[in-house]
Amino acid sequence: MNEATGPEQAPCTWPAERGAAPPGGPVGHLVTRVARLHRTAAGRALRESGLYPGQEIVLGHLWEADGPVRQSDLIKAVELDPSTVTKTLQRLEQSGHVTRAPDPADRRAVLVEATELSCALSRQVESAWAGLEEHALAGLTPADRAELLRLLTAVEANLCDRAGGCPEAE
Amino acid sequence: MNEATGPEQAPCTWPAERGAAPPGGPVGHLVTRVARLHRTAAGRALRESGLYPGQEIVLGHLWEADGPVRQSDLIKAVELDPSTVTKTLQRLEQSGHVTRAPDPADRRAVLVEATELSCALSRQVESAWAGLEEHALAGLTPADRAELLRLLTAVEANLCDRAGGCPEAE
DNA sequence: CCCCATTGATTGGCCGACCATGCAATGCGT
DNA sequence: ACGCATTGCATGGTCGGCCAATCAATGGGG
Repeated sequence: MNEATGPEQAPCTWPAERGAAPPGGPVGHLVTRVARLHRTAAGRALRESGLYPGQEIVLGHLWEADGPVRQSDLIKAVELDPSTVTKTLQRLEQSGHVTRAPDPADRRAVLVEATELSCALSRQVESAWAGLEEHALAGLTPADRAELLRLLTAVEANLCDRAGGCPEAE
Repeated sequence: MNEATGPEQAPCTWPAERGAAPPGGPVGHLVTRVARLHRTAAGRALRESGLYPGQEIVLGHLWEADGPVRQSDLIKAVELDPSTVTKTLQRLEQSGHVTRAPDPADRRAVLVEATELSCALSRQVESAWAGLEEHALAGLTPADRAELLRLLTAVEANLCDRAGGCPEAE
């Protein structure tokens, strides 16, 4: 077998100075965890509409800008990796929620548009989303919610400039 | 009105009563976005240690409970899907960060242990995490951070009881 | 006019997460 | 002692994300 370095155990033998800090920075894990829970909950809610979590964001943008949208604009709007958007759109097209056509004015561009089928879902999705939001924020006062928004926005901004690939438009 | 897969037609023709609410509830998307940014940043930070985001959480638990851990306990601790943990551990084992052995006391159980290789990484990972945490929370006062923690915890609790699969002791 | 950098999008590969399913070992109840 | 529910993990499949590399079209500079 592998005796790697030690016969058995004697794992880490910590500096032993710690003990208070649980596992890693709390906020990082927490936000990850909350996001996961939220996504799962969204998945359940969207399931009844035949959608998967992640697709609502794309569809949401298409619903808003009601009309054909250049895929590149969509990518900038949702701030996701281009390949992610491509795949999502392929799925959405396959499930009939979206149509895609080449842009006659620029043959490498693709124009995306929400179908009526997806529009029928829009109210359902919206209400599901609102319900989820309400549930997630239950028990929080309006002031709490504003605070949460403010703090998360601040964190977002902080993380953004590290990644360097954020809106940071104007 | 149902030309379904019609030519190009008018897309959604919203009730037009909206207009203020951007796309969906703000907090949901925000938290998703923050989590994504955080994960990406963590990925960059961990890359230098040869780890992928998600693995640090598992390793963190193994480092803490220094010694063999039953996989089922690990699963409860990280609160992830068993299959996710299995796959993560397989990767970690393959990369030499973890060893797995059947539990002699219960032959269906698996005992997991961090290797010394991973221990060498622990400080690196820890400091990377701390740095990331600090960066994410830059500009926030201690009071802000406490608030953020409190609010996120509340949201977590709210989402938990919807999913129904949370700790919620009994 | 032609070459080349830029932009737009796709492909392939990888990992993390979930669900549903399957299977082996355990342990409880009768 | 036997049978059956439970527990513990693994597999297969799907989706969402990222990165790296690729191809097609555009457009600017020489």
